[in-house]
Amino acid sequence: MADIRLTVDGSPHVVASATTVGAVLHGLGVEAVVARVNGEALRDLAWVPGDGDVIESVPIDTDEGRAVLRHSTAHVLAQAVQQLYPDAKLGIGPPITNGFYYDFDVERPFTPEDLEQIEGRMRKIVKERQRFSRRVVTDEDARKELAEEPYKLELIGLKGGAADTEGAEVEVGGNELTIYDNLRRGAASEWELVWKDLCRGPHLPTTGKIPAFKLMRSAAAYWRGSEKNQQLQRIYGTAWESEEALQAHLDLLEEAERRDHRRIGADLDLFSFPDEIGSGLVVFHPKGGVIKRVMEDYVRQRHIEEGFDYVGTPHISKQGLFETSGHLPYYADTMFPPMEMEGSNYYLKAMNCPMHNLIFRSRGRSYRELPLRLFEFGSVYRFEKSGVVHGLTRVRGLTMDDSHSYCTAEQAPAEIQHLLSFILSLLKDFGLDDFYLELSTRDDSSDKFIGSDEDWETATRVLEKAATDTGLQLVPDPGGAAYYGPKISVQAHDAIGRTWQMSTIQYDFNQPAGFGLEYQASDGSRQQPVMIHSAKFGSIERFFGVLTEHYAGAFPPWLAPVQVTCIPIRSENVEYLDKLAERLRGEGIRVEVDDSDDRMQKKILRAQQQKVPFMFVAGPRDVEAGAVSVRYRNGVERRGVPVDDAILEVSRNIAARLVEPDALNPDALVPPESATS
RNA sequence: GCCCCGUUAGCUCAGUGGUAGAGCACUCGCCUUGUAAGCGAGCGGUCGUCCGUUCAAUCCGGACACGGGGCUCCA
Repeated sequence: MADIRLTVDGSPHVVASATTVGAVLHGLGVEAVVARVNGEALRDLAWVPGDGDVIESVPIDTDEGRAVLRHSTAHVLAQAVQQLYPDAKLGIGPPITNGFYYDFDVERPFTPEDLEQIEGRMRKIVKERQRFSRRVVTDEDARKELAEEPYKLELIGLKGGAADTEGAEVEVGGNELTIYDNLRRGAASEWELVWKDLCRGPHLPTTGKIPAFKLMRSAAAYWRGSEKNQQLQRIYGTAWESEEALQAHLDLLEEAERRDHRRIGADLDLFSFPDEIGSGLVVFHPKGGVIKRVMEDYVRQRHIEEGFDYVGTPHISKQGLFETSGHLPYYADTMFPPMEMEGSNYYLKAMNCPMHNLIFRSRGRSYRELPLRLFEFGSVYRFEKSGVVHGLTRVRGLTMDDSHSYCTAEQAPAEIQHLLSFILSLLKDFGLDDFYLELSTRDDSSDKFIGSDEDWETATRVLEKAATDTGLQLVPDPGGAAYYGPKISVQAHDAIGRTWQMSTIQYDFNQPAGFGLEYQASDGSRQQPVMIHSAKFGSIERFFGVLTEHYAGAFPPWLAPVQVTCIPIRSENVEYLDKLAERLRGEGIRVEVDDSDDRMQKKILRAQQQKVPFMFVAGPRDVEAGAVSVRYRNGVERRGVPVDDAILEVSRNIAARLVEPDALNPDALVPPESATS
């Protein structure tokens, strides 16, 4: 048998022809689940390379390796479901971030008990070490073999044109149609066919190569992602390269749950959603109110420093305004229905820009005023569908830190750069420093977008350039633009790696035209400005929720509702702490004295649970010495700290906007102006 | 909007076709405490709302409200 030459992970090798890539890698002691061939498609290990092929091993603990593992596990899931529910029809079963799913058309939804049973059956299939065996079929044969699978038949018809269906490419995405057979070693040691699925592959060599998996939940999902289609029952699962990796993932989910802003909001008495008010409508309690006010005060201050004028507008408006702005035809469905009053229809506003446009238009404008920057906390109301409302991150009443910059087209690039760097510095001040940008553009095939191609092109280029200049990662988001123009959004990673859309910058040439906005140029002519929408937090509510989860409720001292809790050891020490608290208040520090009858240990517990950054504990010895014992919420404590030093330390922490109270290096802190004496 | 699940004291949750319980919180009393829960007593619920079935409904059925997990959507 002739030999062939291969390049394996960068090194040349000679092997016998007809050797599988799995055998080649095994011979070299390389662990892999699939192989990339000639820099292109991933292949099963059973694939046989030809002379001159370049092979890269794909280990299981890589993104691609896990995707193969998860897709293979999805097949095991589907086989288990069809064994237990022979009438179940198959939808699709792709890998997703951190896991996989498979959709089924079944008589009744799966219960948690069903999932346990299915998972048990899956473990049996894994134990059987079934082979995944690839087989190329013609369309005609595939139709014959899958005659009982209506959804698969539909996919065969879509082959090549299924790109619009997320997940479907793993079934029929290749150039040729393939079926993967699951083969089990029978009693007489021969391989017998136990299950098969239309699939592009690749797969693990056998089900026995699945190290760790777990079914997570079931839910309904529309076939091919359209709410016009039938709903299928989807089972979500996750699979990992080891039990340890699976456990780490489950731990992360538990941590996310522990950080859930809805739970923390209740535990720390920050906000609630009273049924009596309605779904998606938040009330902030006093402690949440402190955080919200500090956030707003800071952002307002920064806007003023950056040249914005603070304005105010009402919550409702006559219908005509939203016709002029162009919003109504597109977004009537997501606005609260109109109120009829004295012959006019009034709408709760769902956006602030039309009102700012009226401020711009309220008198003649000169080019000398541009860029004219208007800013406010504008409360808007959006009738989000009942199923999408979620805590603070998706609400029906929200307040945007909304700004609009009116400028000449020539000024726009500089203005956008200015806004972008402003946004990034602001986010960093709030402790978010891990983000990337997204550029949302128009979808040419949709009629949702208005304006000329040239204007869109210009606007998109300007945004793209500003985004690229930051050096941050830029991810395209085709079709995600607003109807009036493209946008950049800032996606921030929180403390456990989830991403959230926060700030946005949108370039708008349509509304200035709709409102007939104009300014007088230096040559005396009337010109139309462009407007740039931007929101730094996005919405105060969502930003509040994200911050809460980012810090798991342990807000930095400058944001913490209570910055210092004073804890007396004996009741006669209360007076001493009351006086100390007065001094702290005089320094603008938010302080409470816990004068309840509880033991001091219990008071410490309570302050810890409330994530208060500083505790000042004082007993007879401290009173004697004019000192306190300073305890930080990380458990570190220093005893016998002179009162003046303790106060100074707290005010320095606040002024420096430190994330965690820094006990040990107070000298390293930037002293605030008030503390220089 | 669609599918599934849930709703019992302020919170977390038991429980039953014959109108209910625990822990924490809260109130009061005792204790005077040195770095993550001292002891005791008490208060507190038309069992989400409405309509049905039943001699009798917190429990069974339906509708609605609110919440949760997804889908779809997100100016």
